[in-house]
Amino acid sequence: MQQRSEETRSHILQSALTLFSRNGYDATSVAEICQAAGVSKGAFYHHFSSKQTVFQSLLEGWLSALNLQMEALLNNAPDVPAGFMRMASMASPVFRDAQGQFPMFLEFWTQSSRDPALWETAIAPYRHFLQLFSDALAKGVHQGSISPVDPKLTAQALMALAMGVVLQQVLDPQETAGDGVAELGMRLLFEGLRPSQEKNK
Amino acid sequence: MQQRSEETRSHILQSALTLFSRNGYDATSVAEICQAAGVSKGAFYHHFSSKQTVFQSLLEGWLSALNLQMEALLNNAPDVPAGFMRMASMASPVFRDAQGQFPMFLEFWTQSSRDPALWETAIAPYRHFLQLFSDALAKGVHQGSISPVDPKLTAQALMALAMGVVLQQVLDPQETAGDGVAELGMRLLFEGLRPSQEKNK
DNA sequence: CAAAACATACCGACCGGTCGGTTTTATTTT
DNA sequence: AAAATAAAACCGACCGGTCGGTATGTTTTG
Repeated sequence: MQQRSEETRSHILQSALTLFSRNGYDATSVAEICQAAGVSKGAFYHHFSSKQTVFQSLLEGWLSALNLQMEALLNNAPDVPAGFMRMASMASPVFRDAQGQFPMFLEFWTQSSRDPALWETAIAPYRHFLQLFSDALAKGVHQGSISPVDPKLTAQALMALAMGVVLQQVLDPQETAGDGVAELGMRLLFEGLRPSQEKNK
Repeated sequence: MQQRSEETRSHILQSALTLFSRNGYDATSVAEICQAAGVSKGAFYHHFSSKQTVFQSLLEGWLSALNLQMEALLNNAPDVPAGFMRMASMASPVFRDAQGQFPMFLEFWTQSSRDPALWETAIAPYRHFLQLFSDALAKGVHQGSISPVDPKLTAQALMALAMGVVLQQVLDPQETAGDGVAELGMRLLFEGLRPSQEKNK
């Protein structure tokens, strides 16, 4: 039965997530993780080759889950702008969900910008999202629900808004009306992207 | 003559900035900073009470400089939207300037979200910026150059866009056309904020 | 019984910060 | 102007403690 093994592994992951989120990557020791998981150091290094590997696993899980949600959201919407607006209104539950773990992923990004190995795992999903956005925008332009803009550049602007909202939520949660900002920003952006019907300048 | 003292202090600050930017806060030891600055540990702790204090000084300098620029930019523009657009077009030189030190400030934000002392120094300027934006927007609404929106919320959206652009620049500099994104985002946002003249729905 | 899973003790490196002492600079006294 | 003194600046060895990772042994599982 390898069930026990999997449980151990997931306990480690779970504890690491909690501690990384609360105290940060560097400030969290392997020993702490083990203690919180009720597991010995031997078990830890049996399942993961290093502390960084745990970090990486956590990130991959998070990103792939997020990716699934996004893709579904964009594909099931009646039109492209509506799809993005739904994404924005998802911000609120996502924030509630992810609560304190954003600082951790911020930290991850920071580290990624310096460690090539980490960068690979971080940049791929990022570019994937960008592509996703870009494709959706291109589709919107094609369908006429969006004015003819450069999809790639516009996707970057959208992405910037999204990441900025996350950053705000991390930095100043109490002052920031997380969902409101996301929705307003999206609405404004798509107002600007609305195809001009009466006056086209 | 306290000139020598000031030189030492500035050497420490300079070296710390370089090393923090390149390797991160935690990965940079006080000994390294001292070596790079050509200064002993004693001198270091004569000028700064802790490693964190150095970090804090660096941040304060950066933020106050940024603040001055922003305020000037907003106040000297012909109208409010133009002011923000100028801010956006400043993105490019700012990025060139700040080169590799964004990761460091990202890290700073991350740490701030956990350490109350750091948080204080980080949150005050942030909220100040927010207020700056909010005031400018309110002025724009009053002058009629901006449609009647909630200035505070809109300021947050603007800020989110700005921070997001920075984040992108940190994460994926080569793929990101930094200035282009900032300008496009701003333009779209203000397109959405344009007072509707012919059709007010 | 073999292999996987797990436990424990331990190592070497490192790090932030301290401390006692020395040198440089500024001020006062002679 | 020179000597004396005080104070600021600086040095670098060192300490207590931590941490990631390993080596080796024990238990569990198939």
